[in-house]
Amino acid sequence: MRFTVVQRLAESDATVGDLAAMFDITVQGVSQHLDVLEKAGLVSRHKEGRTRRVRLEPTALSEAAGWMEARRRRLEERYSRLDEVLADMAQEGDTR
Amino acid sequence: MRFTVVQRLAESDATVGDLAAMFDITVQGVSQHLDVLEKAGLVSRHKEGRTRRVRLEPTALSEAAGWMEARRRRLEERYSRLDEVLADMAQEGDTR
DNA sequence: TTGACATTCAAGTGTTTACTTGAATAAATG
DNA sequence: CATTTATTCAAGTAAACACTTGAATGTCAA
Repeated sequence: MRFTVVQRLAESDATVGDLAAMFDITVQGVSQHLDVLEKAGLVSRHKEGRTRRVRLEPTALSEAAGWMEARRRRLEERYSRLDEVLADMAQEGDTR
Repeated sequence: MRFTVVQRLAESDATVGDLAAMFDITVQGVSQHLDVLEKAGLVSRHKEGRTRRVRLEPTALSEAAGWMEARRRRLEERYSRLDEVLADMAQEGDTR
């Protein structure tokens, strides 16, 4: 659910009411989800007349993506080396 | 918790027992977490003698990072345009 | 000011989650 | 073969979560 809200906000900003209608839950429910997303720094709420514009924060997304990307690279490197070692071991096993 | 397991696996592979000791929960608990991570395609388990090597799957991480990165770029672009528009509006407001 | 609308605050509820203990399975080791 | 070690399967429980309804707050518009 929370993830789906993020997906939707990635399309464009929305109001609490928009999100509630879209996901077919009460506005109170949406507001509660936004509380935790906001605490996590993923979204921000801006008063705008009597509605509130909910926006996804690019920086938070950026940090998460960065973390994952860095780890992915390390893993790929590591496993490509591991594969070499295993290949060597297999060969030794064959010839002995 | 699940995220922390992923973090730990990003360091190096581990056995179920390793993880249990490290996080101070029962091996059963770890095994259950691994069930869901495996279903989600984030880790894989390989029988190795009587232990099992748990490995983080680079490809899954890669996909998630890719999704985030793409969205982040779109958001930044969008908001930089929005900022320009708002700056223009502010100027008009001043001079009028 | 009054009414309508958008949102949040507060409190309650059923479902899901993150564990636990106890028993079963499967491989190494004496 | 019997024992030990690593893990999974099964079932139970307390805490967290994703909602809900009802009431309060704040803003626009007649």
